[in-house]
Amino acid sequence: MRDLEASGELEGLSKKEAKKKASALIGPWAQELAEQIAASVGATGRFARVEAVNGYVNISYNANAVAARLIGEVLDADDRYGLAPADSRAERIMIEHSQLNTHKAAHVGHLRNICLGVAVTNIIRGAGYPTIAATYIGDIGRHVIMCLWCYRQFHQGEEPAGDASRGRWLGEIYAESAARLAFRKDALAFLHTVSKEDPVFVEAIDKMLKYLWRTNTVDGEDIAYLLGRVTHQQEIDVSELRDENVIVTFWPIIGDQLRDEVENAQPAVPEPPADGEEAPAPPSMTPEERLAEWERLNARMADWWPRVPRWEQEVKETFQLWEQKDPAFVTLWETTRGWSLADLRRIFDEFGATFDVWFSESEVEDEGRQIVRELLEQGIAEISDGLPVVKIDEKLGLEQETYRTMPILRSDGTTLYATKDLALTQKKFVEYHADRAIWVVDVRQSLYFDQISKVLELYGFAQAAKNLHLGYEFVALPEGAISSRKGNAPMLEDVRDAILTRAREVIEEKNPELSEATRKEVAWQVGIGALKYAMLARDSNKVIVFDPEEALSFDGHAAPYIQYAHARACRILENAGITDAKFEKALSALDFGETAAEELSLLQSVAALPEVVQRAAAEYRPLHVTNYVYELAKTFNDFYHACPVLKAAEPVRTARLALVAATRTTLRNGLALLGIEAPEVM
RNA sequence: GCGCCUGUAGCUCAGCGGAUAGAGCGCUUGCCUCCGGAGCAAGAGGUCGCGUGUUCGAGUCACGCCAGGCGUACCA
Repeated sequence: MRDLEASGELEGLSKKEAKKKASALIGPWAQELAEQIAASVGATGRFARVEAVNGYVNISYNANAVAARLIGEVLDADDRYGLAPADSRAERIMIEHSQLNTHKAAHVGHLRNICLGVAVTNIIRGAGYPTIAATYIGDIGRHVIMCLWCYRQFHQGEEPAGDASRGRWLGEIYAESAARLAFRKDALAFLHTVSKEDPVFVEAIDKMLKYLWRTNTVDGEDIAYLLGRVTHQQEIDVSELRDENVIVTFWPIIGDQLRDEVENAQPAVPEPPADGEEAPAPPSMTPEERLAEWERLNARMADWWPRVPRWEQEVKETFQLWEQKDPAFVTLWETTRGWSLADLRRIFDEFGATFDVWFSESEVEDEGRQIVRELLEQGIAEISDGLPVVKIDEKLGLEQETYRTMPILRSDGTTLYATKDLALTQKKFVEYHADRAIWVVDVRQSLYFDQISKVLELYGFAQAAKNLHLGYEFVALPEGAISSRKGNAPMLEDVRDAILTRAREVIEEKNPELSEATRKEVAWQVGIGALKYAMLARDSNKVIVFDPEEALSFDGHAAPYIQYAHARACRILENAGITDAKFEKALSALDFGETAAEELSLLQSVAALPEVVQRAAAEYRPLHVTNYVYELAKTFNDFYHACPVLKAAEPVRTARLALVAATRTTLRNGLALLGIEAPEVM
């Protein structure tokens, strides 16, 4: 580069251009040098091939010797190929994932957690670490209390008979309780949105309210307040109203106006924003959607609105029943908990999640309170604004806000998630002797887990410094984020059913001669496999946009592509009437003749699995395995099309068969790490 | 304010400091007398958000911007 500068070749060029020019000038020179090296290395005759390409020297080994050793190793290790010897590492790792709730339905978001947790556990275990797989069931907390309040108040004794459907039914009760309790908030949020986004509405409401005020049907001050809020596009605070139920009177007026807007729809012509003004955000709802949402709320308005405060009170009272361990209530909790647990066991079973330990929130409440007491006694925690907190930054002497302050118990003495997690993590260290605790939990809780770890460090657990929060981003839908308020989250069981149905259709179309039993099994393997792969083939810090359409497609970069390659390999071996044992004596004399590029690529790909497993474990990233297994399938397909196996002449035929057998094993093992099955036919 | 994450082809995403930045979907066109076409081959499609550095070499590392998302004391 300096010589070039001195030569004046680069004069008058920008730095970037100069670099480009320089590399263009250096390129041919580097290639010439590479050719000289290749010639002298090639002359030694120790390598199969030596080439100079773009200034690089590529050296190919003698394939037969390397291939025989590799294939022998794969077939010998069989389902352990790619894995390190069990427990060959010292560090004992506890992985907590699939923290599902009882009394609440699981949705696609939870699926990502299950898939990631299962895969990470397999991979870490496969890399040789002793592991403990744990789940932590949310069997108590506000959601449970809400569900049971709603059950006792509105649905006692209505539960369907039979274990299978009770858990799901309970989930629906929870959803109803959430809708009831959030009713006022939802209605007001809707009104706020409309007043923000619809100037026509604001103007019309202004007139109507003035009319209402003149007719004296409702309190004038409340009218004035509502008017002010709507016209200024501000949120309504119920506590500012003299009569809270004025909203019920007000609601039909809103509907009249929204209906009018739909019926006399004017094509909306957005005004070009004046200079210096920002263009207004497009409305979140069409007039028809607004009306539909109004009607949904209207159907409940007269009944629900006045009762919400009473319900909130009832929920608090229900919480007290739990805190006081009211015998009848505890019995109800145990019974309903059992319904949900039956569901959870089935879900775990279907998605291949097995656990060495089941933790539940209810079992660590008391220990949590104990830790809070000790933290207070030791001066690590203090009472601030009436509740125990740990001012972590202050305790660590940090100038900059980093871990902030963590509340560790509610002011009314009930436990927080943090109360329980402190106890649970201590348990992992003390009772299970974990050297490292990993949480697979969504990324929004990363500060929270840092806080838990730091508090435990302050409390005296040095291991906590090695804790790891394996965060992952959310699953969103094509139309936007999953919102529990909107209730638009596809339920786990519905997603599963949809993909199984689709898998059935595809199998019946592609391979109708399979027996009914096989079709059923393969539909399961392919459908669930596709679902899992979709959850794992994206890096954890990326939002997965779950498009049901796309998830139901089994083409391209997806599990069925890989499974198909595996089925092809199986079929070749089957047609050849070959079993692994038959290769034993052939291996020493493996002869590919003149190895094709596709054979070399495939050998190289097969050889890479052990390294991939180690890397995926070190980085806690199943993505490396998904990428690998896809590449392997692709490389195998290249080989499949370029190199006939059964029709090849000996000794090449045997050599290629051995390579196919090794590939099949490697594909199967790679998929197994992801928790995906490899069907022999599909 | 502070912190974390994201920005690569029309879309969804890969990319272990190294060669001409790769897949899938979608689009165009070929390939079943040949081990299963859930496949293969070819084509079109890129200022790797912007800038400045470090380096023989930067999509990758550092710093600074811009844009979006998330978190930030009694939710889980």
